[in-house]
Amino acid sequence: MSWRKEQSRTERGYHHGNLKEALLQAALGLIAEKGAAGFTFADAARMAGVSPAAPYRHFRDRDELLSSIAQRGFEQFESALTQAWDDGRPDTVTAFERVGKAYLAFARSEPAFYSAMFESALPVDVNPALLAASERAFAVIRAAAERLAALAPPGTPRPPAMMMALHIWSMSHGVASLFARGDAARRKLPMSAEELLEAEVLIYLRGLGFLTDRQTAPKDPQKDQATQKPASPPPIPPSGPPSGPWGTPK
Amino acid sequence: MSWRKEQSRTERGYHHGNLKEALLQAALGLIAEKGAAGFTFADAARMAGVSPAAPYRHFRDRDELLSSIAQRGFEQFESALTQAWDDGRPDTVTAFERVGKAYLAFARSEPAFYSAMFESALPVDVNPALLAASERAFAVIRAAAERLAALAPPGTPRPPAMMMALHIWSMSHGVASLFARGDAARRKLPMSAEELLEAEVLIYLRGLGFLTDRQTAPKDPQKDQATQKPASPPPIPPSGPPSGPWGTPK
DNA sequence: AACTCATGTGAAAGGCTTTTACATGAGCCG
DNA sequence: CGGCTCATGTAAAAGCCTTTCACATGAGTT
Repeated sequence: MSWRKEQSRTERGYHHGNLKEALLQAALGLIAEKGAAGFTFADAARMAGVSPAAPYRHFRDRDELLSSIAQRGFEQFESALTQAWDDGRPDTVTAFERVGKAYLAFARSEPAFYSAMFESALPVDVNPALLAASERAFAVIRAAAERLAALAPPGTPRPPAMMMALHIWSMSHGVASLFARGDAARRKLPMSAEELLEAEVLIYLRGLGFLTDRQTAPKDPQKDQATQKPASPPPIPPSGPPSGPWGTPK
Repeated sequence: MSWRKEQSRTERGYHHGNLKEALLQAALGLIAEKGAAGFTFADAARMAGVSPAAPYRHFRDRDELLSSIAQRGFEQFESALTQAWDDGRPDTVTAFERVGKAYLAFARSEPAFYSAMFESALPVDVNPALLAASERAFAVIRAAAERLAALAPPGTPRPPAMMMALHIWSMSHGVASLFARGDAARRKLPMSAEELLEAEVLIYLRGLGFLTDRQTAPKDPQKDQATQKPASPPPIPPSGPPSGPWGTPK
């Protein structure tokens, strides 16, 4: 795993050999521990076993290191979202919800990346590569929304995919920021952040006219786009006893 | 407005007279300028015209000052939300949406407070007063959700008010964080953050079965709870030519 | 084997935070 | 009024961080 962590100078020689990568890894660990704000350039250097000035050979300054991490984070984020979307399988709605969950999962499993990406107050516009990486990640949500929008019930005004994508993004980000991170998570909730987000997305999709009541019919055999019943039957209320997005009352 | 800003030592005497308040104001300005992370204890002292050690007579450390600001922010936030809610006038849904907008408006008009409240990574649990203040602010949303939930169409499972409140909070926070703050706002959007949030909330409410199509009938005369048509007519699609939450196509 | 240039080091300047001993003067008490 | 006392400021110092600059090393090339 850890490549040559914490070697003393003597057993390493004058040149580190892979300092840039070592610094990135060290910083990642430090950010996970103390947050993007608490992370220190000097600390990262110490952890890599080099002098405090060494990092300047690889990063213009502290912000550039942070920026690199954020960029790498967006790349992994994009990858995670792409995998979750899985090109809309087994059906568009299911896959779409999975993307929302992936957002949350990323925030939880990669707190350091998430922190660098969204909580480090990095000026987006100064780093084109960073901006591009973040846009590629968003494009995944955007593409998914596009597919979903195309399935809007006929007769309904078709919602703009961009808008849907922004909505899903904001919901996911809001839940992640408020309820799934660090001590913010200490706010006692009646439900998990995951459940909260899932319900939110389901209600939202229902508001757009998408049929989202398939929860009652688990594992439908037909794994096709056709899983979306094409059109009209009354989407809301879900009718019958409670089985809405907020689950059955216990 | 500014109480005794920037007085030199000679014209002020040895004692400042109102240093605590002066420091809070100075910090507020600095945070607005450079963000919660960039704000410096020493800077605030300088701005108030005192030595770098003086602030320690009023705040245990930098974090306590930040914490005080966050607390004060939550108080003003609560006040803003309460005012927006206006006890549900003229009707519950309208007032509810207004709360969402107030959230956004606060994020925009009080960036320093917002920053201290949500972006400063303050450990919530160590400061009971801060926690309480934030909970009082959330209680406003919660109460509004309570009233709204009570209006759920009969025959539908009534959504838990707490869940609705958390959903609205997360949407507002998500939009505010991503699109209405600092350089995050530089992402070019097809619509304003306000429009985005309004549409999001409307779609969400529709997903819960609330009738939110009164946009087409501006300024209904009856300013009563009864403004909510009580029950059944098909909530979605809005029927007729487009006038959904995403506006009429231009 | 000699050279060169990327990569590290040491030292130093300049800030910030926080602590400690000391200074000031506002308010109170007789 | 004269003194006392204590909250409120100051100065100085220690420790840490960032960033720069001149100099050292040694890996790779010729």
